[in-house]
Amino acid sequence: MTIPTRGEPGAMPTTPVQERSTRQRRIIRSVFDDAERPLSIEEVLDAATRGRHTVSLSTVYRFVRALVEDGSLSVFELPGLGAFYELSGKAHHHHFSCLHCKRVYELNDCISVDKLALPTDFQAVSHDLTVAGVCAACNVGGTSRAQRAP
Amino acid sequence: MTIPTRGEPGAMPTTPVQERSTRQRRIIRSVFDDAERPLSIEEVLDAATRGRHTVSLSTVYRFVRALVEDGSLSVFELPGLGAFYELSGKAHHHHFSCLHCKRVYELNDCISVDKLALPTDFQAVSHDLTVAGVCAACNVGGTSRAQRAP
DNA sequence: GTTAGTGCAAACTGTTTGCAAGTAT
DNA sequence: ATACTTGCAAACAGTTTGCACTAAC
Repeated sequence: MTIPTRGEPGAMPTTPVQERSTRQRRIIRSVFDDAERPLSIEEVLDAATRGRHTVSLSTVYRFVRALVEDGSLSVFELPGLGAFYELSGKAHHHHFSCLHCKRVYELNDCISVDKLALPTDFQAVSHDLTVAGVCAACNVGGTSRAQRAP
Repeated sequence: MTIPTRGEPGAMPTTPVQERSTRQRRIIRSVFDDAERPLSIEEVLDAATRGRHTVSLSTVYRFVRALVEDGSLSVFELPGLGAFYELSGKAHHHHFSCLHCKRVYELNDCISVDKLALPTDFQAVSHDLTVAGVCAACNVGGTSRAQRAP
């Protein structure tokens, strides 16, 4: 007899792994569903624990990692700012990082990097572009006008 | 009386800071002079301690940081690979990161990012582009031919 | 009732720092 | 002789993990 398992076909009959729906997981998922920009772990934790909810830091780390591993989320890292997470499945895009509030935004345009001259024998697999600057919120009314705190 | 100091003009008379030439510093400087690509702290340490020399990790961190602060070196960070350092003063360029050996190379071309559509009210200050792939050394003779270890 | 998920604290990794001993000037 | 540098070990920040307890199913 063959019991279907997720993972490799023909694997030994095992109890199928079941993913449970807990309060914490529902919250974390909804944080990403509601987010309109990539989030750092800190931002996820902040959003998740807004209200009277309580979610531990390790749970955020663990579940976000699980979501990355199952493909629901994509990660990228920014210099000095650590990792950011966003829902997968979007068109290829790049990011804008605000030097003032440290928030990160999506850029819809993908520059064509194919044009970049690569040394012979170098094989490009992917490219990553980040523009840094001042975001709309922080840019209001001049150069030194502080908006929402980071 | 006014004793010239480095730093802000008109500063209080202080003993001018003198930078000493030690064996360790000479070695670290020469590592960068000889390097033909950006180096991580580990790579600097490895190169510096090749031969019978001895340089401690903290000295590498400390002196490399000093060189960055005085402008001799530039830093940039790559996702998952940490910080890389290279001599300053080169034309604007980007980097290529080998997925196999983890080494980083300079790319001479600078893509024009001016063309990238930025949302109104976003001010671009700088941009950073990294291409990832397989470098010439690791690309020799096919896809899975291992070259020098990372 | 089982077993996956959570929270806490301890472990880890990469980097920085305090301080006593070493060394360039 | 002076005070900048070094090396070691302890301190740190960010992330991961072991384990007993809690809660889905």
